[in-house]
Amino acid sequence: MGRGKIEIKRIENTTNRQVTFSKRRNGILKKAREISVLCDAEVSVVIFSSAGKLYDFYSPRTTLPKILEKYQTNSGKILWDDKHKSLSAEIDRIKKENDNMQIELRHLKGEDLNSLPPKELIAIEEALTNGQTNLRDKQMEHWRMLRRNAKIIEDVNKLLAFRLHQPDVALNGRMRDLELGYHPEDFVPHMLNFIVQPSHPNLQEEK
Amino acid sequence: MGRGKIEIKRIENTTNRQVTFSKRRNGILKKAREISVLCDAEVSVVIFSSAGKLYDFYSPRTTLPKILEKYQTNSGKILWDDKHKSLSAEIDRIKKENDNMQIELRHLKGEDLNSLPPKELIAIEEALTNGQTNLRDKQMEHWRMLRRNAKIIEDVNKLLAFRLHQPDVALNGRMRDLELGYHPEDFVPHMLNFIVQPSHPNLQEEK
DNA sequence: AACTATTGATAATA
DNA sequence: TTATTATCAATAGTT
Repeated sequence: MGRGKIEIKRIENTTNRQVTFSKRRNGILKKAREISVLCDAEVSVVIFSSAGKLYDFYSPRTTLPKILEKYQTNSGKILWDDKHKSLSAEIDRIKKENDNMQIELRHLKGEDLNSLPPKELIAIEEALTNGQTNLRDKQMEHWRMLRRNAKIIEDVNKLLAFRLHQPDVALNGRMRDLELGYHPEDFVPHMLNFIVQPSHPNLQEEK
Repeated sequence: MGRGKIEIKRIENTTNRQVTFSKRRNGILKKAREISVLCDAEVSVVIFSSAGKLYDFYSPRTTLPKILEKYQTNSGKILWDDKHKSLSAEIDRIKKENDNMQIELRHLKGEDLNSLPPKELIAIEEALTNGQTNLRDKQMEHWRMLRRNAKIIEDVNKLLAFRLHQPDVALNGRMRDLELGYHPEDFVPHMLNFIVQPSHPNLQEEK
């Protein structure tokens, strides 16, 4: 259908090829639209030019995912499955990990112990004892810190009282001793901040 | 292009519609093949008849998943994403759950306690104490069971010794007292099974 | 991007 | 469905 028939093989002349592509692409898309209207068919056409540019047509109420879905059920072929599969595999893996932790947690809380052999019970007991040991160490540390901060606050207050009469650089040095990273407000809410921030707003950065 | 032009709208006559579908479908698939060869284009055509039958064409080395992939990168649109998205969401959810359990576990084991406020420490301590209480209950139960079984075995042995002289139905009744669901072999490996199984192979079902 | 001679597709028909 | 064929539509080569 043109001035002379052509062989169906790659058009070597680049310009010709591009022109022909443009013409025929429009033709196909038009025909796709026509058959979808005339014959009530569901149609999807996707064309990439050799340069990689995309042209497509979908009949109304059709999307590529829908076509895919339908294609899959119709053809029985499995598509886009690699990613899907790997995701599913990851879910399985994580779920398993999850279950194991769930069990371990319950055991440590003293639940679901009935089915365990005595050997396991002993292991759990050891874990609990270890946990308590570590915890108590940490709590002791907290207490030491608390007492230290209380002491420092006391000193600061004394110095502040004293300061009413004579300014003193010793105050600054003492202030820096406070371990601010330790969140003393848990024990002495806001009181300390109230004292230090107005005169030393950048002290926080030295933690 | 036929004996009279037609309007592009649904063909109401079913037979005509089917015939036209058949002809035009072939036409489109042929043209799809032609443009892919002539112009070195990547083409995918999927057509479902109104009856739901599938017809398709893919240019060589093209598959629907590949077209999809390419379509996605080219159009920026996100496809096949409903399933993918829900899977990803589930992964995120499970991972979060996982992380939380991980943290709880570490805390119960006395690790990573530094950043916790004292209130949390107390909660953990309570959990550990609870766990130990439950565990000790369970272990006590084990011990009671063990001693009971030991006692029963002793009785059985006495009866067996006695049986050499006179058969006795009391043996059966005593045997049923054994709590086999408890896996006594952890304490008295195989010995008990060796005694009971030959003469009462279905005793297991009474647990 | 237009034009147009030709080929190709297909609607009506059998 | 398949085949035929009169027509219309698409397009190859040209401007």
